[in-house]
Amino acid sequence: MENLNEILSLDSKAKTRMVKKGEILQTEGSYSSLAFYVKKGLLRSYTIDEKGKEHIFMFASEGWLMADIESQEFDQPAELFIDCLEDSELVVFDRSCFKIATLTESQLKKNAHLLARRTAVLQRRVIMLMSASARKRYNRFLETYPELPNRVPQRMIASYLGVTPQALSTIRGKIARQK
Amino acid sequence: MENLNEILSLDSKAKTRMVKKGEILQTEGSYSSLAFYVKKGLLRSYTIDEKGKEHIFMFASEGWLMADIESQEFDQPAELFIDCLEDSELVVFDRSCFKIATLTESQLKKNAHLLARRTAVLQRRVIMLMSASARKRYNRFLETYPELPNRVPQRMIASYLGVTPQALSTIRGKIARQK
DNA sequence: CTCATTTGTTAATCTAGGTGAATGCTTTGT
DNA sequence: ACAAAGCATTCACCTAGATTAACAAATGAG
Repeated sequence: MENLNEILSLDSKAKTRMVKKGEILQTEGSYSSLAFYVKKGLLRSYTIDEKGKEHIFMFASEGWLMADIESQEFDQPAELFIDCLEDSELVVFDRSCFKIATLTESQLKKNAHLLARRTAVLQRRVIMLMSASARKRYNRFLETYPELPNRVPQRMIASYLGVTPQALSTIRGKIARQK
Repeated sequence: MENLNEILSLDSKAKTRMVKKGEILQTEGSYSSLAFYVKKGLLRSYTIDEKGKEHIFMFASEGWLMADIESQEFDQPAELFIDCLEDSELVVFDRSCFKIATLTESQLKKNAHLLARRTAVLQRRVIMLMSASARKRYNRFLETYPELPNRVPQRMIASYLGVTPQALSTIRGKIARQK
C-alpha cells in the first residue's frame, strides 16, 4: 500500500480521528462526503436495496483508502453507507481534496495511482461476478484477503461475495468435508 | 464525453487508424497493450473463461476510451481481449501515455477524470450484479445505453449482463407480452 | 443465387443458490 | 451473572437462470 506520508500530503489539514466499532461515517443520500485513510482498524462500504438487504461494496483495512468516488466525482449525494467494523484510527479528508481541478501535480500523481489501483480491483471483481461460481469467488477472496476472515463476520463475507450467509455456510461445509 | 482535442493532447504522436469489423486489437496474455479512443464505430472488451465462454466487460462507442487499465497500471500481460464490432475509426495511444510518471499536469487531470468516470461506472455495475435480477439489469442497460441495442447482437448484450442469450430472450418475451 | 453459418426464439429439464424456519453458540449490554 | 440479541449451521422447500435441443429467420461468403 501507499505510505501514510504520501497520503497525508494530499491535505495538510487532514485530521486523525478515533472511531468506535459500529459508528456510521457516511449515510446514503448525504452530501457530506468524506474520504478515510485507515491507519488502524477496519471499515466497510455498502448499499441497502429496496428489500432492506445489505450489499457490501468493499472493505478497507490498514493502509487502504475508503471513499465514495462516484458521488465525489459527480458532486452527487452519496450512494454508499460507510461504517466501522472495529475500533479504528482514521485520517479524515474533506471531499474537496479529491476535486481534480484543485489538486497540484504531485497530488494528482498520487491520486491517479490510487484511482488506477481501485479501477483494477473493480475490473477483476466484475469479471468474477459475471463468470465464477460462489465457491470460486470465495476461494479467490481467501487468496486475495487472507487476514479478513479472522476479522469479519461470515455474513459480511457472504454479502461481499453476493450470496446469502446460508449459501456460504454450505460452501464452507463442503470445502471442509473434502479434506 | 470529453472532446477529441483534449484526448489528442495526451499524445501528439497518436495516430488515427481505420479498423474493420471483426479485427482483434488486443489478445489476452499479450504485452502490446494500447489504448483506443473511438472517433467512430464500436469496440468491446471481454474475457474467455475456462469453459470457452465469453464475458463482455465493456463496450466503447463514439467518444469513449477503451483500455485495459489493470494490465497497464501493473505492467502485466493483458487480461482482456479487445475487438471491433463495426468498421471503426480509432485514435491509438501507446500504453506509455498512461504511465503516470511521464504525464504533465494538464494530462494528469484529463486522465484523472477519465479514471474517475470509469470507476463510477464500475461501482454501479458491481452493485447491480450483486443486488439486481437479470430483468432489472437489462432495464438499467436500456436506460443507460439506449442506442446500443440497435448496434449490438442480443447475445452480446446477454453476455454483458451476465446471463445466457436464452435467458435474455425469455426476459424480452415477457416484457413484450406485458404491454 | 445458394448453401452454410450465425442469430433469436421456445420449450423441457436441471441445478446453484435463495427463502424460511429451527437449533445451538457466541457476544453484548445492563 | 443473566437476559437478549446476533451469529453460524442445517434442513426442507422454491425459483431464477443454466443447459440442451429443436427450429425459424437473418446474414454472409463464394
